[in-house]
Amino acid sequence: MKARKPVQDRGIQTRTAILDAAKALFAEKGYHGTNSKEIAAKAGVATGTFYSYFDEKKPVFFEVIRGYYREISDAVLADGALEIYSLPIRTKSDFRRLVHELIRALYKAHTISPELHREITAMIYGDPEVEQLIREEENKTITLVGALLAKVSDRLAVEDIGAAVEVVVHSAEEVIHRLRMFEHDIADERVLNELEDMMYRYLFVKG
Amino acid sequence: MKARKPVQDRGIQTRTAILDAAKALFAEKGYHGTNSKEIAAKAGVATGTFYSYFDEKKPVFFEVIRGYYREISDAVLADGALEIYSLPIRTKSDFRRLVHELIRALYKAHTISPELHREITAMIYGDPEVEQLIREEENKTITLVGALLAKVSDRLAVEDIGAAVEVVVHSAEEVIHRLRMFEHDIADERVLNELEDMMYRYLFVKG
Amino acid sequence: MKARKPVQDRGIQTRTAILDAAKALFAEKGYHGTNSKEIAAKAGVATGTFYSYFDEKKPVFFEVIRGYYREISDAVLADGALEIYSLPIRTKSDFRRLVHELIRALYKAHTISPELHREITAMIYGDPEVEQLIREEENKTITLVGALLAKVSDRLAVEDIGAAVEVVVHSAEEVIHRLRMFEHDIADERVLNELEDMMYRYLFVKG
Amino acid sequence: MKARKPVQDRGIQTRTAILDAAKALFAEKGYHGTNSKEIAAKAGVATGTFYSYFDEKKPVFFEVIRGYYREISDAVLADGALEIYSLPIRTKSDFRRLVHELIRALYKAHTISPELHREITAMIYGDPEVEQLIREEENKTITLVGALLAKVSDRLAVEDIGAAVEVVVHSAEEVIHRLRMFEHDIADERVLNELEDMMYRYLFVKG
DNA sequence: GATGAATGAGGTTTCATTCAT
DNA sequence: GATGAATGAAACCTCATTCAT
Repeated sequence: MKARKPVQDRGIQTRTAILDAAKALFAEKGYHGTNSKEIAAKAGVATGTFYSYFDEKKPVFFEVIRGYYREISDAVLADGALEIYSLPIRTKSDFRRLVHELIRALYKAHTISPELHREITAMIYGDPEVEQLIREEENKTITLVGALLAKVSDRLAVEDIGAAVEVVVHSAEEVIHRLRMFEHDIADERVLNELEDMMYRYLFVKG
Repeated sequence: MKARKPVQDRGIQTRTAILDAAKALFAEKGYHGTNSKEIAAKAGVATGTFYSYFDEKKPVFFEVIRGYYREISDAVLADGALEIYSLPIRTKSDFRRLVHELIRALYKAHTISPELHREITAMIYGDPEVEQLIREEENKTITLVGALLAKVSDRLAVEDIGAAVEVVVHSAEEVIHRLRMFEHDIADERVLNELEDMMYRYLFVKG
Repeated sequence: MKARKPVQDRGIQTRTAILDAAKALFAEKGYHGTNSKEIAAKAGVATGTFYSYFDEKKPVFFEVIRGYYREISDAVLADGALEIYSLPIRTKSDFRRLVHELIRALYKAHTISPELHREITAMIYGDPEVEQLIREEENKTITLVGALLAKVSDRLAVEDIGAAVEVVVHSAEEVIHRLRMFEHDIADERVLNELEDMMYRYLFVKG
Repeated sequence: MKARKPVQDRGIQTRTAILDAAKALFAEKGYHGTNSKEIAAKAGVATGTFYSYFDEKKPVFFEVIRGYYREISDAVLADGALEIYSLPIRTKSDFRRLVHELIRALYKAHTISPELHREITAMIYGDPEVEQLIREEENKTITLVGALLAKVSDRLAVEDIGAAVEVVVHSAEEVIHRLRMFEHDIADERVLNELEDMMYRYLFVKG
């Protein structure tokens, strides 16, 4: 049976309920640790209902992934980054602020669900479709940051902007994710400061 | 029945065969995608034999993890890093070389099995024991790099060495891992160069 | 996944079918000789269905035990014992009749399934929960017989009624169970007569 | 490979060690709960050695059963019963003493291993060979007690001695076994006294 | 003869998915 | 459309027994 596309309000609510339940369970117990019956139960619907909204478990995960990246992206942009992006950047301290704000925004955005984040990145392999999907989402970030750097390219200390974006984005993502995800002795603030220093010097200080 | 500790030669060989098979399969198909029967088959033994050497699938994974980190560590050290570590570092170009060599050594070490690496890091969650184990292994790296930086602390541009080590290690690991792991348009060399620049400027160029 | 509590009619029927099948198989081949797949097959359901109604094999056995004792108890009571219990007992031959009727009722009740009976008593050990459950059911009998004897305590030849009940109940149970259970040369009637004599003299004839 | 019949001392010791280990484990964990590897381990030999002394697990159990009945029988006879059996029995109190001594001897004998006893009786079904073996051993008791009663037949209150023996032996066995086997509130002594009363009145007091 | 490693059939259990109501 | 019961393939694991050394 093909998955239903709900048009009525009730149907849309059910679909959302399933996605929310799935999101929570994936975050808590992982994709493999969660089964469709549980998702249905948590969503307050029958197993069969689950399958009338989704063909399989996987597409549910896809949607959750998409939703997650949308949330992160919205959060970063909403959090002043967009504003910065549109303001003129001239002075040295403007650059510093740019880096600072972006890192803080990303850090803030990662409150959303570090558990889900790890589950998503963990699943990047194992299924080519999942990889494809995640790469696409990541590329949006890469493109965004690339555009941002392009805007200030005359002041950049780096030459290979394409490669630089990769380095910068994945480094920042990883360091911040780990702060959110794990217990650690060093205060987050200290690590964020160092990360900021690293980014700033790399991008704007000629060595 | 408790896992067997082989005493005869044959037993030791079998145990190794099982671990090798498991390692290959985990790398290829992931932990969840691999089952004990397959491992046994690939190792050329019966299912029961698998279970007389290991209580469950998990401890096999543990051993594989340990072995992997040992390999990586051996490779990095063997690959000149150790040598650098023991040589005097004075001039600007010495620092540059230090960073360069370490990054290249790490890159080289990641040939070993990027697939296994991702599977290991993916499994860092879901099982507290796995997390514990991996954290321990990671800490060895952190400590090593920390010691290295301490040696040149008077020339370091960073102040908070503890936080800096975290930032540096995880950034480098992540960027390199991605190079090994994914298809991408940008040549590895370009990314490695940028990574090197970033590290160098951060650590040794006051901004 | 937790055992299902059926709500629909169909589910209740399935549950009953599983219990019936299990009961028959436990009686025929013993608890250890019966496996879940067989139970499911005999009940006409898939293996998975079995496990959606019961978490394990053991709880099925529990239910079968409970059902068995209920049947026995119902049979004994229905079979005139209850009536006797409520009638006045005065003369010597009343006492004789009391003993006679109870023993015959018990004998009759043991038609139900001597095989299951032995399997149940055999399983009294090995699992504390099973023991607990069986002891509880046995105590109901002890209590019932104790009450019966208490009613005629002034005519009883025994003094320690508490101990007497234990002796009487377990002796009768065992002798009758063996009649039902095993091939033997001596006719059941002869053994029952002797059992009756033993009980009667013990309880009502001062020696 | 056919089971070995050891002739040398060492072989006999090994065989005994295996049987002792098996006996202890069967008593502790039941026949089904014990596996050959464990038996071998507890006996301090290799698995293979176990199988060079016994073809299968079952014959080990057979031997254990035989040994157990021999022990019980020896204990009862050694414990004065034999003496009574050979002494003249005339007076009322002689009969009383006869019953008393036999019951106490049986009670004493059941110290040996109530756990093994239950495991043996539990296994009476499930395997025809086991049943056969146990019945034979039980019949020895029946015959012995039958002979005893025959000796005093002129003073017996029962007429059907054959049936009486069955009733008496199984009742006593069961009641005593339960005393040994289970926790209970009533003191053993009280139950034994009642059992004695029951037996005495039944056998020697005309009602 | 003893050792302990190896076997593999068979049991238990799980869960994504389908289907009858 | 919704429900929850049913499916069965496939995973996990055990252990009586055989076999190579």
